[in-house]
Amino acid sequence: MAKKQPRISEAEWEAMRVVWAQGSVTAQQVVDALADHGWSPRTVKTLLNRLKTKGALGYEARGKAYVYRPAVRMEDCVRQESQSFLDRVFGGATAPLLAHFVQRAKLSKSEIDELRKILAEKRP
Amino acid sequence: MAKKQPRISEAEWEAMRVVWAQGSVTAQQVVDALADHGWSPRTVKTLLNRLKTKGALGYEARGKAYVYRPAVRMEDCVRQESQSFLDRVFGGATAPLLAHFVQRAKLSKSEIDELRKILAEKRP
DNA sequence: TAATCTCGATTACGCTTGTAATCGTTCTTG
DNA sequence: CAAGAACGATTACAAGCGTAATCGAGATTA
Repeated sequence: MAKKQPRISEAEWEAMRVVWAQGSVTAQQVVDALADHGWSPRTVKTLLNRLKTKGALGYEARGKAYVYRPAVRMEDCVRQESQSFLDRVFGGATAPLLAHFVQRAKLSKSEIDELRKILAEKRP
Repeated sequence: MAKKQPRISEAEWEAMRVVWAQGSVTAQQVVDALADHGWSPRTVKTLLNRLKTKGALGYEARGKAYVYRPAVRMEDCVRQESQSFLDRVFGGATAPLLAHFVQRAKLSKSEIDELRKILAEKRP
């Protein structure tokens, strides 16, 4: 069973996405990956520390530094956040949500085709 | 140009959705509409008050009570929240977001048809 | 008229978040 | 060895949030 996901804040998501993408990283690597965010390295360390405390990140010492790795699955967090967003902003109605994003998105031909295929196989 | 939207919190969204749905409401009506949320009427009043202070709600006195009405457009708020969600959870990539929701959603036949139609007209 | 009820306004309070700075310790380097 | 660099841990601190309770003023009712 899916254990309860810790609550990941907006800024923390940025850090988590780096860790999920890389699998296992030092704080420095996360700092580098987020260099364009204008955050102080201190700030990034704080985020990592909080995520560790929340149980969203595991870690092991390597020398004086830590190597962090995800302790929660991205898929689970995405699902949880998506559900929350769906309920909050669209009152739980998926169809309007989809219409909203499809209309606003800039999609490539292959993405459109891919979605058509998914929809074609979709059963009520 | 769209003026800057106030930031609407999770709990506040519930109240806003009531006001958007009804157009113009008393606090009591909002309390009633949210009766199933297990919130104290005090709590709902606080939310309305904060929304008023934030400029998300307008109001006029009717007798001793207020009649509230939206001061921001739902569409604008939805767009803003959607963008934020898209960036945060899907790194800005709409296609995976759509795939996620299409796969998880329970959609009626007519909803599926509607989406097919939107997609059919979608140009890259 | 006095007590009560009801509104919105104000205040409360602990937790989370964004955004760091400081501390203590260890590693490096002069 | 002494001074500085680099880590994570701890502390800071104001805003925002969830969740109400209290206050003061007017309306109602006994």
